[in-house]
Formats: sequence, C-alpha cells, structure tokens
Amino acid sequence: MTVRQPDSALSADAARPSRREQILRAAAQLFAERGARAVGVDDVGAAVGVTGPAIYRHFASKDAMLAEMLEGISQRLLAGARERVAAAGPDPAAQLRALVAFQVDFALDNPALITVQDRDLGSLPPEDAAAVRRLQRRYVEVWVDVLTRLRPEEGTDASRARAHAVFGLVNSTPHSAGRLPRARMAALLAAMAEAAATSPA
Amino acid sequence: MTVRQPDSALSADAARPSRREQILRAAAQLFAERGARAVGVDDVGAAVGVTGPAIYRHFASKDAMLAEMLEGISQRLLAGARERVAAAGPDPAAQLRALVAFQVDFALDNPALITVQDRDLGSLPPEDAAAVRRLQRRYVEVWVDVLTRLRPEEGTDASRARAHAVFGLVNSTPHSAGRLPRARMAALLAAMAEAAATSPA
DNA sequence: GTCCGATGTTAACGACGGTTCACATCGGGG
DNA sequence: CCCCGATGTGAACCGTCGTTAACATCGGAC
Repeated sequence: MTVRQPDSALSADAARPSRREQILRAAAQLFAERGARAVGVDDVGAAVGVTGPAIYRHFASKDAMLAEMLEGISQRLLAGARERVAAAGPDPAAQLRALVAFQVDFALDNPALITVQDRDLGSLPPEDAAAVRRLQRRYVEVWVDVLTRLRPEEGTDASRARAHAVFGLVNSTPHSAGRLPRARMAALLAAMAEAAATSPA
Repeated sequence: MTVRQPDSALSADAARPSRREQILRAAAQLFAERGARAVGVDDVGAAVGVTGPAIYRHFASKDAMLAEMLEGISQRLLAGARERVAAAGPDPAAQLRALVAFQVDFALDNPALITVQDRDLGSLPPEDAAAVRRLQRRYVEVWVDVLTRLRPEEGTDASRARAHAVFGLVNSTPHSAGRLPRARMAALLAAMAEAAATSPA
C-alpha cells in the first residue's frame, strides 16, 4: 500500500535510473506511440521487464503515472524558460531568442514528451489536468511577457496567439522526425520560429 | 445489416444534413473535446438524440465512423489545396499565399476536425490509418512542391520540415481559441505562416 | 389498406483492462 | 540465522464499452 513519493518530479536524475523512472520513461515512449488510453498497464510492465500489476508497487494508479509525467514536463518547461530569460539579460529580442532555443532543444530532445503532453492531457483526472494547465499557463505567460515587451503595440491577446502558434511550429518536430540532421533541424526551426514571432502585423 | 455508403465522403452537403452527417458532426465535436477513445457510442447517440446502438443503422462500427471522418478531412484538404494552387497561377509565392490562406480558413472553420485529425489517427485500424496517411502525404507534397520551387537552394527534406512546421503553426488555433476576432486571427496566422515559410536559412 | 424498408429501442453478450489479493522471493540488518 | 520490507507474480474481480439480437414503429409505394 505504501507508495513512495518521487525523489523529485523535476529531477532528470539521469544517473542510475530507478525502477520508477525506467517505468516513466518507457511509459512516455509507449504513450507517445499509441496514446495513453491505448496502452495497457501490462504493456508498460513488459517494456521494463515486469508484469502489469508490478507497476502498482511504484505508482498508485495508471492515472497517477500519467499525472506525474505531465506535471514533470510542465515544471521542467517552466523552470527552464525562466532560467533562460533571466540569463538572457534585459533585451526582449535576446530573451525571445533564448526562449526559442530552449523550446527547440526541448522538443528535439523529448519528442515523446511533447507528443504526450498535448495529446493526452485530456485523459487525466480533472484535478490533475487542472494542475498541469496551471503550469502551462504560467509557461505561456513567460512568453507573453517577452512578446508583449517586444511589440507593445499588439495586445496581450495577440501575443498569446503568437506564443501558441510558435509552440505549434516548434512542436511539429515529432511529425517530421529524422529526415534532417539534428543541428540543421534546430537551426531551421529556430529561424522559422523567430520569423513567425516577429513577423509584421 | 445494410449500411449505405456515404453519398460522398467529400461533399460538405450542408443542405438538410442527413442523420448520417449529424452523427459525424456531433462525433467530431465530442472526439475533439475528449478524444475518440474516451467517447462512447452512447455519447455520440445522445448528442443527436438517439440511443447508442442506433448508430449501427448508419455506420458499420465506431472505427468506420472515425475512418470516414478522417478520410473526409484529408480528401477535403487535398482537393482544396490543389484547387487553390491551380487558381493562383504559376508564381510560387502566390501559390504559397493561397495555400496558407486555405489552411488558415480550414483550421479556423473546423477546429474540431483539426484536433481529431492529428490526435486520433493512431486509434484507427491499421488499414484505414494507412489510407489516411497516404492522403496526408499527398497533401504535404503539394506544399513541398511549392516551397521547393520557391527556394530551390534548400532540399526537399527542408521543405518538408517547413511544411510540417507551418501546419503546426496554423493548427495551433484550437489551443488559443476565441480570444481574438476571427478576421484578426486569420490575418495574424497568415502573416506568421508566410514569415516562417520564407524565413532565411 | 397493407406491406416493407428504414430507423429506433431495450436487453444481453463478450472482451478488454485497471485494480486488488494472496502468495513467492530475496537481500540486508539485528 | 532469522526476519522483514521491497518487489514481483498469477489469478481473480469488476466495470466499461463495442457490438449483436429481438422486437417496435412509422411512413410511403403499390
């Protein structure tokens, strides 16, 4: 009955991945490929070499697993974005470049997480979904602040629309995966994203 | 047992929507909100005022319903894109503007379809999924042709990545819905999409 | 008026999948 | 050496859901 809390939902903890994180990683991959609802607990278990019910030694439920995954993503994004903006100095243009670079790197490094995040949020218990949405909103606000300072003549609604559009652009990565070498893909996406974010009217 | 074939999977058929099309429309809405797998046949029935099993007088299965929906979308997109390119004359820049305008209009007019198309393709029987993907690939090729003629120095792989990125940008509409009046949203998305598609390197 | 096809309803079936339970195993600390 | 907590297994439970079956209704064609 005792289920440990995660050491930290944020920590990438790349060193010696605990069973818990092995499961999270494998689940993310499977969820991305087939959709969370289409993946059985047995599938997740099999992916790490155990049977289905063994999962319940590490997570309270399948939903809790998905919830922790999505919250982790949102927290990493939010924390990363704030870091990059702070490190970029006061110039909004530089801040935008930093945000774009960060989002591009994240998307190229974690295509599975990107896919799951915007497809399976809905299959989360309302309470957890709300928590994730709160984090996402704060992430968007980081972008909105930068974009609005960059073009004060546009309202924040337009900045918000621009931010979402840029996310869609960059997160298209999982759909056009692998044809271009990573460095070229990163450069291309960054160029397109900045052009879109700063396009006239 | 007899299930009529659709009058035409392409026809918008806005006039006197047959039960069949009422169902498709309602299902699209529900699928977009909750995800196809999370929506029961009873839900779809209830949305048009009948019970669940009544659906089977109009569709062979829930999967068939989803399949027809997704094929319809892909066919409308492909046909529309070819029309617009043909009508735009020989200039690739004009063709690109036409494609962008078309995609923006479609996304703003059918946010539910956009959502379902790129989230629930995976929950389709492999055969139908393959058919939809073939249509999508042909749609992408229309864009790739135009983009490659516009910037021959880039390879077709880069053009393909650009096309996917523009789709992601424009299809972000369902995520930032409604804050801006439609005309401004359309103008903003079109400007961003063209800027991204034609951005340097 | 009668028959038939189209369309619906309710009840039941069967499969799938998340979850729980009772029981093994195993490694380390007293 | 023994015990216990952590971890895993196979079997069973149970709700949900797609689908089918058997039976009503009703409007138009002849």
